[in-house]
Amino acid sequence: MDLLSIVVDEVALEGLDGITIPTLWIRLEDRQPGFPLKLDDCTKELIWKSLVINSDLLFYELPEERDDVVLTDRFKDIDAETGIEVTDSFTDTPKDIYPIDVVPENKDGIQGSCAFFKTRKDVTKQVRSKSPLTPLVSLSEALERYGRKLVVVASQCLRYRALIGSESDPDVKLGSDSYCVLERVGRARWQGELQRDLHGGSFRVDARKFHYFRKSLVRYQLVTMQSYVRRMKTGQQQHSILLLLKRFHVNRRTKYDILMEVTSNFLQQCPNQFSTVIMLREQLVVSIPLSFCRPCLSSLLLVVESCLFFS
DNA sequence: GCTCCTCCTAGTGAGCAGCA
DNA sequence: TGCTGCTCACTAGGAGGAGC
Repeated sequence: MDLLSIVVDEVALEGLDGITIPTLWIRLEDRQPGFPLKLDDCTKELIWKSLVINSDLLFYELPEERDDVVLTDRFKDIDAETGIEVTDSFTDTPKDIYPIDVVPENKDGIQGSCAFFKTRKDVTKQVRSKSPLTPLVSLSEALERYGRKLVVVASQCLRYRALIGSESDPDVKLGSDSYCVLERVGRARWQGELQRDLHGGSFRVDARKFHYFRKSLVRYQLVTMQSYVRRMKTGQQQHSILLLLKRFHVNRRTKYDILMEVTSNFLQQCPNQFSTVIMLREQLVVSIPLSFCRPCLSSLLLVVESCLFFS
């Protein structure tokens, strides 16, 4: 992906809400793999010019300034031995600068979530001349005039393509709610979104209803799912599903993978790979960290017992 | 300290209603 | 009649308390 395509990709991934210029710099600095240029004033001006002359991008002025995006790394607090997130940092959830407000179906085929869809003002004509496409304001002038009210929004086609990837069928039709889920997952990039956070937080819908929203995304293989366990401040474990765009999918070991690995390693060391359930239970209790709960071990033993029985 | 039971949360398959 | 949108009943897993 070339330099300017990377910038457009970041704009498109931010969804129908669009991206403010300061947030764009944050996204580019955090991009994986890294943005190839140092983001100095010269580079920023170059990027601004490329955005302005791109006819697939539009510029809007929001009725109020939007805070910068705050990036978090949900995987930094994952216990490597258990695969469980062991932080309490998520109890102080940062303010959601992209509240869910699903845009209803419309004749223009615009899909996504945008709280200011009807109230934001199209200022593209103030930013660039129509023919030829040239900037009417420099980056510093734009920031001075609009500040954090200015957002860049990619066309529906660009946004959809950024979400579904190059190999998926662009003719796939998603419902408004399902599209917003996909948009939200895409905005999370490599971090992904927890299903529990989406239905309980952003979307405020019943888990059963959210399952229906997700159904079409799974059917068309637009998202991947991984088991995810988080230990809350209270010590309670919260099980959920981590949703990622296919392009951002990374294989991570779940706690069940780790349990099975320990079991497998133990059986490999036994004569004829055979062990009694009692011995296996004793071994697991010794090998597995305390942060695993007993019922979890019991579940695993049930699986192993079944395997031994049927073999 | 262990087991059993109950309650709660999260997720899913089946089936129903409405509509083209 | 088949598809879509939605709800309901159910399962799974974990926490916590009671009883031994």
